[in-house]
Amino acid sequence: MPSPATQRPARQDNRRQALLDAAAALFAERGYRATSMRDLAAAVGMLPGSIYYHFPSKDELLVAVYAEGVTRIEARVRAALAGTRSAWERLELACAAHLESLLDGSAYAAVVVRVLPDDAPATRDALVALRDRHEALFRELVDALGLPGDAAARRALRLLLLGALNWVPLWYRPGGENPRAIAHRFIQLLIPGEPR
Amino acid sequence: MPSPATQRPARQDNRRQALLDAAAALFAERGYRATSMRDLAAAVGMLPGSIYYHFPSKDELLVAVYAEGVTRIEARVRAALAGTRSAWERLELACAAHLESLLDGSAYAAVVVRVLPDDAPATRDALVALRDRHEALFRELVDALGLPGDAAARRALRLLLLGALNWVPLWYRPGGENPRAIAHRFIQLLIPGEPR
DNA sequence: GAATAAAACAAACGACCGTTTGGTAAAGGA
DNA sequence: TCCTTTACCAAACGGTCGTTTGTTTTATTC
Repeated sequence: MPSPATQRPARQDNRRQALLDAAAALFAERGYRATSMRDLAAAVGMLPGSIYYHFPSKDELLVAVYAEGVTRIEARVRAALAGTRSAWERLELACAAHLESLLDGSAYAAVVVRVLPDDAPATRDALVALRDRHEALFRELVDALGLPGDAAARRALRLLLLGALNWVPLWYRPGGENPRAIAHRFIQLLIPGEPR
Repeated sequence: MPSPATQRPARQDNRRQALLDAAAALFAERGYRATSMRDLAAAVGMLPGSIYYHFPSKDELLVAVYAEGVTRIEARVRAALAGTRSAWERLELACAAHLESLLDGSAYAAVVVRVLPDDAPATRDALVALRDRHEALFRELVDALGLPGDAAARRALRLLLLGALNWVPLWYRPGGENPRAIAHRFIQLLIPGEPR
Protein backbone atom coordinates (compact mmCIF):
# COMPACT_ATOMS: atom_id res chain seq x y z
CA MET A 1 0.00 0.00 0.00
CA PRO A 2 1.33 3.45 -0.86
CA SER A 3 2.11 5.70 2.05
CA PRO A 4 0.01 8.84 2.51
CA ALA A 5 1.11 12.00 0.78
CA THR A 6 2.14 13.63 4.04
CA GLN A 7 4.80 10.97 4.52
CA ARG A 8 6.46 11.56 1.16
CA PRO A 9 10.05 12.66 1.69
CA ALA A 10 9.98 16.46 1.77
CA ARG A 11 13.66 16.73 1.06
CA GLN A 12 13.35 15.43 -2.48
CA ASP A 13 14.88 17.53 -5.23
CA ASN A 14 15.24 20.60 -3.10
CA ARG A 15 17.42 22.53 -5.50
CA ARG A 16 15.80 21.43 -8.71
CA GLN A 17 13.68 24.55 -8.80
CA ALA A 18 16.67 26.78 -8.09
CA LEU A 19 18.47 25.17 -10.98
CA LEU A 20 15.54 25.68 -13.32
CA ASP A 21 15.22 29.31 -12.27
CA ALA A 22 18.90 30.03 -12.80
CA ALA A 23 18.92 28.20 -16.12
CA ALA A 24 15.90 30.19 -17.30
CA ALA A 25 17.58 33.45 -16.32
CA LEU A 26 20.85 32.59 -18.04
CA PHE A 27 19.30 31.10 -21.17
CA ALA A 28 17.05 34.13 -21.53
CA GLU A 29 19.89 36.59 -21.06
CA ARG A 30 22.75 35.00 -22.97
CA GLY A 31 21.16 32.28 -25.03
CA TYR A 32 21.48 28.53 -24.78
CA ARG A 33 24.89 27.91 -26.27
CA ALA A 34 26.46 30.88 -24.57
CA THR A 35 25.48 29.51 -21.18
CA SER A 36 27.81 26.85 -19.84
CA MET A 37 27.06 24.31 -17.17
CA ARG A 38 29.79 25.98 -15.12
CA ASP A 39 28.01 29.33 -15.37
CA LEU A 40 24.85 27.65 -14.22
CA ALA A 41 26.55 25.81 -11.37
CA ALA A 42 28.12 29.03 -10.15
CA ALA A 43 24.74 30.77 -10.25
CA VAL A 44 23.21 28.27 -7.84
CA GLY A 45 26.34 27.65 -5.80
CA MET A 46 27.22 24.11 -6.67
CA LEU A 47 29.80 22.33 -8.74
CA PRO A 48 29.17 21.60 -12.42
CA GLY A 49 28.98 17.87 -11.96
CA SER A 50 26.31 18.16 -9.31
CA ILE A 51 23.80 19.45 -11.82
CA TYR A 52 23.72 15.98 -13.33
CA TYR A 53 22.12 14.60 -10.23
CA HIS A 54 19.02 16.69 -11.07
CA PHE A 55 19.08 16.67 -14.87
CA PRO A 56 20.54 14.09 -17.23
CA SER A 57 21.88 16.62 -19.72
CA LYS A 58 21.99 20.26 -20.71
CA ASP A 59 19.52 19.58 -23.49
CA GLU A 60 16.99 18.05 -21.10
CA LEU A 61 17.41 21.03 -18.86
CA LEU A 62 16.53 23.29 -21.75
CA VAL A 63 13.43 21.27 -22.55
CA ALA A 64 12.32 21.52 -18.93
CA VAL A 65 12.80 25.29 -18.90
CA TYR A 66 11.07 25.60 -22.25
CA ALA A 67 8.09 23.55 -21.12
CA GLU A 68 7.75 25.60 -17.99
CA GLY A 69 7.95 28.75 -20.10
CA VAL A 70 5.17 27.68 -22.43
CA THR A 71 3.05 26.59 -19.48
CA ARG A 72 3.46 29.92 -17.74
CA ILE A 73 2.61 31.93 -20.84
CA GLU A 74 -0.44 29.80 -21.46
CA ALA A 75 -1.60 30.16 -17.87
CA ARG A 76 -1.20 33.90 -17.96
CA VAL A 77 -3.08 34.20 -21.22
CA ARG A 78 -5.93 32.00 -20.02
CA ALA A 79 -6.18 33.95 -16.80
CA ALA A 80 -6.46 37.18 -18.75
CA LEU A 81 -9.33 35.71 -20.74
CA ALA A 82 -11.29 34.67 -17.66
CA GLY A 83 -14.21 37.07 -18.17
CA THR A 84 -16.21 36.56 -21.34
CA ARG A 85 -15.78 39.43 -23.72
CA SER A 86 -15.94 40.26 -27.38
CA ALA A 87 -13.69 38.30 -29.70
CA TRP A 88 -11.43 41.24 -30.56
CA GLU A 89 -11.17 42.20 -26.92
CA ARG A 90 -10.24 38.65 -26.06
CA LEU A 91 -7.54 38.62 -28.72
CA GLU A 92 -6.11 41.89 -27.44
CA LEU A 93 -6.05 40.63 -23.88
CA ALA A 94 -4.30 37.50 -25.01
CA CYS A 95 -1.69 39.54 -26.84
CA ALA A 96 -1.15 41.75 -23.82
CA ALA A 97 -0.75 38.73 -21.55
CA HIS A 98 1.62 37.09 -24.01
CA LEU A 99 3.72 40.24 -24.18
CA GLU A 100 3.74 40.75 -20.44
CA SER A 101 5.03 37.22 -20.06
CA LEU A 102 7.90 37.95 -22.42
CA LEU A 103 8.82 41.35 -21.02
CA ASP A 104 7.79 41.79 -17.40
CA GLY A 105 7.41 38.17 -16.58
CA SER A 106 9.77 35.49 -15.50
CA ALA A 107 12.73 34.48 -17.58
CA TYR A 108 11.01 31.21 -18.49
CA ALA A 109 8.76 32.92 -20.99
CA ALA A 110 11.64 34.85 -22.52
CA VAL A 111 13.49 31.60 -23.18
CA VAL A 112 10.67 30.40 -25.39
CA VAL A 113 11.23 33.18 -27.89
CA ARG A 114 14.95 33.75 -27.28
CA VAL A 115 16.10 30.19 -27.79
CA LEU A 116 15.29 28.86 -31.24
CA PRO A 117 14.56 25.16 -31.66
CA ASP A 118 17.64 24.77 -33.87
CA ASP A 119 19.94 25.98 -31.10
CA ALA A 120 19.76 22.49 -29.62
CA PRO A 121 19.10 20.21 -32.59
CA ALA A 122 18.51 17.10 -30.49
CA THR A 123 15.63 18.79 -28.73
CA ARG A 124 14.13 20.36 -31.85
CA ASP A 125 11.00 18.26 -32.05
CA ALA A 126 10.23 18.64 -28.37
CA LEU A 127 10.57 22.41 -28.49
CA VAL A 128 8.49 22.77 -31.62
CA ALA A 129 5.73 20.65 -30.11
CA LEU A 130 5.65 22.85 -27.03
CA ARG A 131 5.55 25.99 -29.12
CA ASP A 132 2.70 24.60 -31.22
CA ARG A 133 0.71 23.86 -28.11
CA HIS A 134 0.71 27.51 -27.21
CA GLU A 135 -0.02 28.70 -30.72
CA ALA A 136 -3.15 26.56 -30.85
CA LEU A 137 -4.64 28.89 -28.29
CA PHE A 138 -4.23 31.81 -30.64
CA ARG A 139 -5.75 29.83 -33.45
CA GLU A 140 -8.96 29.56 -31.42
CA LEU A 141 -8.97 33.25 -30.65
CA VAL A 142 -8.47 34.24 -34.29
CA ASP A 143 -11.11 31.79 -35.52
CA ALA A 144 -13.57 33.29 -33.04
CA LEU A 145 -13.28 36.68 -34.72
CA GLY A 146 -15.67 35.61 -37.45
CA LEU A 147 -13.61 37.25 -40.15
CA PRO A 148 -14.39 36.80 -43.83
CA GLY A 149 -11.91 34.80 -45.87
CA ASP A 150 -10.64 31.26 -45.77
CA ALA A 151 -8.55 29.37 -43.25
CA ALA A 152 -5.35 30.58 -44.91
CA ALA A 153 -6.36 34.16 -44.20
CA ARG A 154 -6.92 33.37 -40.54
CA ARG A 155 -3.60 31.58 -40.44
CA ALA A 156 -1.90 34.63 -41.89
CA LEU A 157 -3.40 36.82 -39.19
CA ARG A 158 -2.29 34.44 -36.47
CA LEU A 159 1.27 34.22 -37.77
CA LEU A 160 1.48 37.93 -38.39
CA LEU A 161 0.43 38.65 -34.86
CA LEU A 162 2.58 36.04 -33.14
CA GLY A 163 5.60 37.03 -35.18
CA ALA A 164 5.15 40.67 -34.31
CA LEU A 165 4.69 39.85 -30.63
CA ASN A 166 7.65 37.51 -30.41
CA TRP A 167 9.86 40.10 -32.06
CA VAL A 168 9.04 42.78 -29.51
CA PRO A 169 11.80 41.75 -27.04
CA LEU A 170 14.34 42.74 -29.68
CA TRP A 171 13.34 46.39 -29.65
CA TYR A 172 11.50 46.85 -26.37
CA ARG A 173 12.96 49.27 -23.85
CA PRO A 174 11.42 49.51 -20.37
CA GLY A 175 11.04 53.27 -20.62
CA GLY A 176 8.56 53.28 -23.50
CA GLU A 177 5.05 51.98 -23.92
CA ASN A 178 4.16 49.06 -21.69
CA PRO A 179 3.15 45.65 -23.04
CA ARG A 180 -0.55 46.39 -22.69
CA ALA A 181 -0.24 49.57 -24.75
CA ILE A 182 1.77 47.79 -27.41
CA ALA A 183 -0.83 45.05 -27.67
CA HIS A 184 -3.55 47.67 -27.98
CA ARG A 185 -1.73 49.42 -30.83
CA PHE A 186 -1.14 46.17 -32.67
CA ILE A 187 -4.79 45.15 -32.43
CA GLN A 188 -5.99 48.59 -33.49
CA LEU A 189 -3.93 48.21 -36.63
CA LEU A 190 -5.65 44.93 -37.39
CA ILE A 191 -9.32 45.58 -36.67
CA PRO A 192 -10.97 45.89 -40.08
CA GLY A 193 -13.76 48.19 -41.16
CA GLU A 194 -12.86 51.14 -39.04
CA PRO A 195 -11.65 53.77 -41.50
CA ARG A 196 -11.84 56.58 -38.95
CA MET B 1 53.64 57.44 -58.54
CA PRO B 2 50.75 54.97 -58.18
CA SER B 3 50.54 52.38 -60.87
CA PRO B 4 47.47 52.35 -63.17
CA ALA B 5 44.41 50.41 -62.13
CA THR B 6 45.07 47.65 -64.62
CA GLN B 7 48.35 46.91 -62.90
CA ARG B 8 46.82 46.53 -59.45
CA PRO B 9 47.51 43.05 -58.14
CA ALA B 10 44.61 40.93 -59.34
CA ARG B 11 45.42 38.17 -56.95
CA GLN B 12 44.52 40.16 -53.87
CA ASP B 13 42.14 38.52 -51.44
CA ASN B 14 41.02 35.88 -53.88
CA ARG B 15 39.33 33.68 -51.34
CA ARG B 16 37.86 36.39 -49.20
CA GLN B 17 34.57 36.14 -51.03
CA ALA B 18 34.53 32.36 -50.76
CA LEU B 19 35.05 32.70 -47.03
CA LEU B 20 32.24 35.21 -46.70
CA ASP B 21 29.90 33.01 -48.71
CA ALA B 22 30.66 29.94 -46.65
CA ALA B 23 30.37 31.86 -43.41
CA ALA B 24 27.00 33.26 -44.46
CA ALA B 25 25.75 29.79 -45.33
CA LEU B 26 26.93 28.26 -42.05
CA PHE B 27 25.82 31.13 -39.84
CA ALA B 28 22.40 31.11 -41.48
CA GLU B 29 21.99 27.37 -41.15
CA ARG B 30 23.44 26.63 -37.71
CA GLY B 31 23.79 30.00 -36.05
CA TYR B 32 26.87 31.94 -35.08
CA ARG B 33 28.03 30.12 -32.01
CA ALA B 34 27.32 26.70 -33.44
CA THR B 35 29.64 27.40 -36.35
CA SER B 36 33.32 26.88 -35.58
CA MET B 37 36.25 28.29 -37.45
CA ARG B 38 37.18 24.71 -38.25
CA ASP B 39 33.78 24.11 -39.84
CA LEU B 40 34.28 27.21 -41.90
CA ALA B 41 37.82 26.29 -42.89
CA ALA B 42 36.68 22.86 -44.01
CA ALA B 43 33.88 24.40 -46.07
CA VAL B 44 36.32 26.45 -48.14
CA GLY B 45 39.14 23.92 -48.11
CA MET B 46 41.74 25.62 -46.00
CA LEU B 47 43.16 25.26 -42.52
CA PRO B 48 41.60 27.11 -39.59
CA GLY B 49 44.54 29.40 -39.05
CA SER B 50 44.52 30.55 -42.66
CA ILE B 51 41.22 32.33 -42.16
CA TYR B 52 43.04 34.85 -40.00
CA TYR B 53 44.93 36.12 -42.98
CA HIS B 54 41.64 37.43 -44.38
CA PHE B 55 39.76 38.33 -41.20
CA PRO B 56 41.13 39.37 -37.83
CA SER B 57 38.55 37.47 -35.80
CA LYS B 58 35.37 35.47 -35.93
CA ASP B 59 33.42 38.46 -34.66
CA GLU B 60 34.70 40.68 -37.46
CA LEU B 61 33.76 38.00 -39.93
CA LEU B 62 30.23 38.05 -38.60
CA VAL B 63 30.05 41.82 -38.91
CA ALA B 64 31.20 41.57 -42.52
CA VAL B 65 28.57 38.95 -43.33
CA TYR B 66 25.93 40.92 -41.50
CA ALA B 67 26.77 44.13 -43.36
CA GLU B 68 26.66 42.35 -46.68
CA GLY B 69 23.30 40.87 -45.69
CA VAL B 70 21.78 44.21 -44.85
CA THR B 71 23.18 45.70 -48.03
CA ARG B 72 21.70 42.96 -50.17
CA ILE B 73 18.27 43.21 -48.57
CA GLU B 74 18.28 46.96 -48.99
CA ALA B 75 19.33 46.69 -52.64
CA ARG B 76 16.60 44.17 -53.36
CA VAL B 77 13.97 46.27 -51.67
CA ARG B 78 15.03 49.43 -53.49
CA ALA B 79 15.05 47.61 -56.80
CA ALA B 80 11.50 46.41 -56.18
CA LEU B 81 10.41 49.98 -55.58
CA ALA B 82 11.88 51.28 -58.83
CA GLY B 83 8.57 52.19 -60.47
CA THR B 84 6.52 54.87 -58.74
CA ARG B 85 3.34 53.44 -57.28
CA SER B 86 0.86 54.04 -54.55
CA ALA B 87 2.16 54.12 -50.99
CA TRP B 88 0.47 50.88 -49.94
CA GLU B 89 1.63 49.16 -53.08
CA ARG B 90 5.16 50.32 -52.39
CA LEU B 91 5.00 49.00 -48.85
CA GLU B 92 3.75 45.64 -50.06
CA LEU B 93 6.49 45.40 -52.66
CA ALA B 94 9.06 46.24 -50.01
CA CYS B 95 7.70 43.51 -47.75
CA ALA B 96 7.75 41.01 -50.58
CA ALA B 97 11.33 41.89 -51.47
CA HIS B 98 12.37 41.72 -47.82
CA LEU B 99 10.76 38.30 -47.47
CA GLU B 100 12.25 37.01 -50.69
CA SER B 101 15.67 38.02 -49.43
CA LEU B 102 15.15 36.02 -46.25
CA LEU B 103 13.65 32.93 -47.88
CA ASP B 104 14.68 32.51 -51.49
CA GLY B 105 17.68 34.73 -51.38
CA SER B 106 21.26 34.25 -50.42
CA ALA B 107 22.26 33.17 -46.95
CA TYR B 108 23.54 36.66 -46.17
CA ALA B 109 20.05 38.00 -45.67
CA ALA B 110 19.05 35.05 -43.51
CA VAL B 111 21.96 35.75 -41.17
CA VAL B 112 20.56 39.19 -40.42
CA VAL B 113 17.46 37.74 -38.82
CA ARG B 114 18.90 34.43 -37.67
CA VAL B 115 21.82 35.79 -35.70
CA LEU B 116 20.76 38.08 -32.87
CA PRO B 117 23.03 40.96 -31.91
CA ASP B 118 23.52 39.43 -28.45
CA ASP B 119 24.96 36.26 -29.92
CA ALA B 120 28.27 38.09 -30.29
CA PRO B 121 28.21 40.71 -27.53
CA ALA B 122 31.35 42.48 -28.69
CA THR B 123 29.75 43.22 -32.03
CA ARG B 124 26.37 44.20 -30.63
CA ASP B 125 26.54 47.89 -31.44
CA ALA B 126 27.78 47.30 -34.97
CA LEU B 127 25.01 44.82 -35.73
CA VAL B 128 22.29 47.00 -34.26
CA ALA B 129 23.50 49.97 -36.31
CA LEU B 130 23.34 47.91 -39.49
CA ARG B 131 19.87 46.68 -38.67
CA ASP B 132 18.69 50.21 -37.97
CA ARG B 133 19.98 51.35 -41.32
CA HIS B 134 17.66 48.93 -43.05
CA GLU B 135 14.70 49.72 -40.83
CA ALA B 136 14.95 53.40 -41.71
CA LEU B 137 13.83 52.48 -45.19
CA PHE B 138 10.60 51.04 -43.81
CA ARG B 139 10.11 54.12 -41.71
CA GLU B 140 9.96 56.18 -44.89
CA LEU B 141 7.52 53.79 -46.53
CA VAL B 142 5.18 53.79 -43.54
CA ASP B 143 5.32 57.55 -43.18
CA ALA B 144 4.37 57.89 -46.84
CA LEU B 145 1.09 56.09 -46.20
CA GLY B 146 -0.45 59.28 -44.85
CA LEU B 147 -2.16 57.44 -42.03
CA PRO B 148 -3.98 59.25 -39.24
CA GLY B 149 -2.43 59.10 -35.81
CA ASP B 150 0.85 60.22 -34.30
CA ALA B 151 4.41 59.09 -34.86
CA ALA B 152 4.02 56.40 -32.22
CA ALA B 153 1.23 54.82 -34.26
CA ARG B 154 3.41 54.76 -37.35
CA ARG B 155 6.22 53.30 -35.33
CA ALA B 156 3.90 50.56 -34.09
CA LEU B 157 2.93 49.69 -37.64
CA ARG B 158 6.55 49.54 -38.72
CA LEU B 159 7.58 47.32 -35.83
CA LEU B 160 4.54 45.11 -36.19
CA LEU B 161 5.30 44.55 -39.82
CA LEU B 162 9.04 44.01 -39.50
CA GLY B 163 8.56 41.66 -36.58
CA ALA B 164 6.03 39.61 -38.49
CA LEU B 165 8.28 39.48 -41.54
CA ASN B 166 11.41 38.55 -39.64
CA TRP B 167 9.57 35.78 -37.87
CA VAL B 168 8.45 34.14 -41.10
CA PRO B 169 11.61 32.02 -41.52
CA LEU B 170 10.64 30.19 -38.34
CA TRP B 171 7.45 28.77 -39.82
CA TYR B 172 7.94 29.03 -43.57
CA ARG B 173 7.96 25.83 -45.58
CA PRO B 174 8.85 25.95 -49.29
CA GLY B 175 5.71 24.05 -50.26
CA GLY B 176 3.24 26.69 -49.10
CA GLU B 177 2.53 30.24 -50.13
CA ASN B 178 5.47 32.06 -51.65
CA PRO B 179 6.99 35.22 -50.13
CA ARG B 180 5.03 37.49 -52.45
CA ALA B 181 1.72 35.92 -51.43
CA ILE B 182 2.60 36.15 -47.75
CA ALA B 183 3.46 39.81 -48.10
CA HIS B 184 0.16 40.39 -49.87
CA ARG B 185 -1.81 38.73 -47.09
CA PHE B 186 0.00 40.70 -44.41
CA ILE B 187 -0.65 44.01 -46.14
CA GLN B 188 -4.30 43.15 -46.76
CA LEU B 189 -4.69 42.64 -43.03
CA LEU B 190 -3.29 46.10 -42.39
CA ILE B 191 -4.98 48.31 -44.99
CA PRO B 192 -7.60 50.25 -43.06
CA GLY B 193 -11.06 51.26 -44.13
CA GLU B 194 -11.88 48.28 -46.27
CA PRO B 195 -14.53 46.40 -44.33
CA ARG B 196 -15.60 44.28 -47.29
C1' DG C 1 65.83 34.36 -62.76
C1' DA C 2 66.18 36.79 -58.36
C1' DA C 3 63.33 39.65 -55.27
C1' DT C 4 58.96 40.55 -53.26
C1' DA C 5 54.65 40.11 -51.60
C1' DA C 6 50.34 37.27 -51.10
C1' DA C 7 48.28 33.32 -49.30
C1' DA C 8 48.36 29.38 -47.32
C1' DC C 9 50.24 25.39 -44.25
C1' DA C 10 51.58 22.93 -39.92
C1' DA C 11 51.40 22.81 -35.32
C1' DA C 12 50.44 24.15 -31.31
C1' DC C 13 48.66 27.47 -27.34
C1' DG C 14 45.71 27.89 -23.19
C1' DA C 15 41.02 28.00 -22.12
C1' DC C 16 36.73 26.11 -21.88
C1' DC C 17 33.21 22.62 -23.06
C1' DG C 18 29.57 18.83 -21.51
C1' DT C 19 29.93 15.00 -18.94
C1' DT C 20 31.61 10.97 -15.92
C1' DT C 21 33.32 8.77 -11.96
C1' DG C 22 34.02 7.69 -7.29
C1' DG C 23 33.65 9.18 -2.90
C1' DT C 24 31.11 11.37 1.22
C1' DA C 25 28.43 14.02 4.56
C1' DA C 26 23.79 14.26 6.19
C1' DA C 27 19.12 13.07 6.83
C1' DG C 28 15.18 9.67 7.61
C1' DG C 29 13.12 5.23 8.40
C1' DA C 30 13.79 0.61 10.57
C1' DT D 1 21.85 2.03 16.08
C1' DC D 2 22.21 0.58 11.54
C1' DC D 3 21.19 1.29 6.84
C1' DT D 4 19.49 3.28 2.84
C1' DT D 5 18.68 7.23 0.09
C1' DT D 6 19.52 12.00 -0.98
C1' DA D 7 22.37 15.50 -2.50
C1' DC D 8 26.44 17.02 -3.22
C1' DC D 9 31.84 17.43 -3.69
C1' DA D 10 36.36 16.71 -5.90
C1' DA D 11 38.69 15.67 -9.73
C1' DA D 12 39.22 14.50 -13.89
C1' DC D 13 37.89 12.73 -18.86
C1' DG D 14 38.36 13.54 -23.87
C1' DG D 15 37.22 16.92 -26.93
C1' DT D 16 36.58 21.43 -29.12
C1' DC D 17 37.09 26.28 -29.06
C1' DG D 18 39.23 30.83 -31.10
C1' DT D 19 43.58 32.20 -31.99
C1' DT D 20 48.84 32.64 -32.56
C1' DT D 21 53.27 31.61 -34.39
C1' DG D 22 56.71 30.39 -37.56
C1' DT D 23 57.37 28.50 -41.96
C1' DT D 24 56.50 27.33 -46.65
C1' DT D 25 54.37 27.61 -51.12
C1' DT D 26 52.71 30.36 -54.94
C1' DA D 27 52.25 34.05 -57.99
C1' DT D 28 53.81 38.51 -59.62
C1' DT D 29 57.33 42.12 -60.70
C1' DC D 30 61.67 43.86 -61.87
